[in-house]
Amino acid sequence: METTRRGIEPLIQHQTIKQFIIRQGKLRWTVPAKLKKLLPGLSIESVSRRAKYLLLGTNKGHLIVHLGMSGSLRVVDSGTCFHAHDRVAWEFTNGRSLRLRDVRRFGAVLWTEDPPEQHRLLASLGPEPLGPDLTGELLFQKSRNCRRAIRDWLLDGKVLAGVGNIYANEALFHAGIRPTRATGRVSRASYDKLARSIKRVLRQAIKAGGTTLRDFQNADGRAGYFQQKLVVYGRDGQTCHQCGSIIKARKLSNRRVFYCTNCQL
DNA sequence: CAAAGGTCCTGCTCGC
DNA sequence: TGCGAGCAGGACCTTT
Repeated sequence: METTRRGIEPLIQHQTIKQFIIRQGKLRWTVPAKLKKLLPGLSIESVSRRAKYLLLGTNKGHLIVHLGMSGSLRVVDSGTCFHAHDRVAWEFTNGRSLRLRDVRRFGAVLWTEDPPEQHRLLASLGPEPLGPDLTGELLFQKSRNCRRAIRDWLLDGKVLAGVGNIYANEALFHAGIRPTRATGRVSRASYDKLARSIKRVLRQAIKAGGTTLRDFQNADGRAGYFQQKLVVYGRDGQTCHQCGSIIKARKLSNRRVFYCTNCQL
C-alpha cells in the first residue's frame, strides 16, 4: 500500500474530482452510492496511509480505500477502456482517472467526515511499524503472558499495524524466531532483533516497489520486485541461504508459514 | 480441488 | 455457573 500511495500521490494530489463512477459497488462493504453526488467538486488535499488503508483527504471528509488481497490502484487517461475488474473510478478535471481494480472484491471504499483515525476500522490499530513507536521494548512488553504463535500475533493489527503474512515470515527469519513460537517465550534481545528486522524488511520492500507473487501491481500497473529478495516466503523445499537446510512450509491458523528449522528456534 | 498477498466478525474456550 | 477477554476459524470472491 505504501508503494501504491507513493505512486499515485503526485498524480492525484490537488486534483479536483469531476465524477465518481461505481461500476460494481459490491466490495467488502457496498460502496456508498451517495459518493456519486458528494464527491464531484471536491479536490484531493492529501494522500496518506494508515496500516494498509489509503486515506484520501478532501475539505469535506476522507475516503478510506483498502485493496483487500487482490486490489490495485492506478491513474490512467479518462478515455482509457475499463478493465473487467475495475470496480470504481474517480474522474478528475485534468482528464485523468484513478481506478480501483479488484478481482476478488475484498477491497473497500468508505467515506468518513470525522477524523479518519476515529473510524472504527482504524481506531484500535497498533503503531505503524516504520514509525518511532515500534521498538523491541514495546513488543516485549506487549507479549508478556501471551501464548499465541508469534506469526499470528504479528498479523494482528491491534499489535502492529499493517504487517502482512509475507513480511511477518521474512522478519521472523531475519530475527531467528520460529513462527510457531509462543509470543511470551521470546526474549527481550530477540524482540530487539525482530523490531529491527520488521523495519528493514518493510523499508527494502518499499524501495523495491513492493512484492508481486501473483497479481499485485503498483500504481504504474507494473509488478514490484521484492519477491526476488524473499528468503523464506514461498521457498519451501529450497535451501536456506544462511545454512543450506531445506525451508519448511506448513499451515498455521489457516495461513502458510515458512521457516528454516535450523536458523529459527 | 486447493490456494492466493487481508481482516472483520462470529462463536468458542478459558480463566477468574 | 456466569461473564468477559482473547483467540481460531469462517466468510467474503474470483482466478489459476
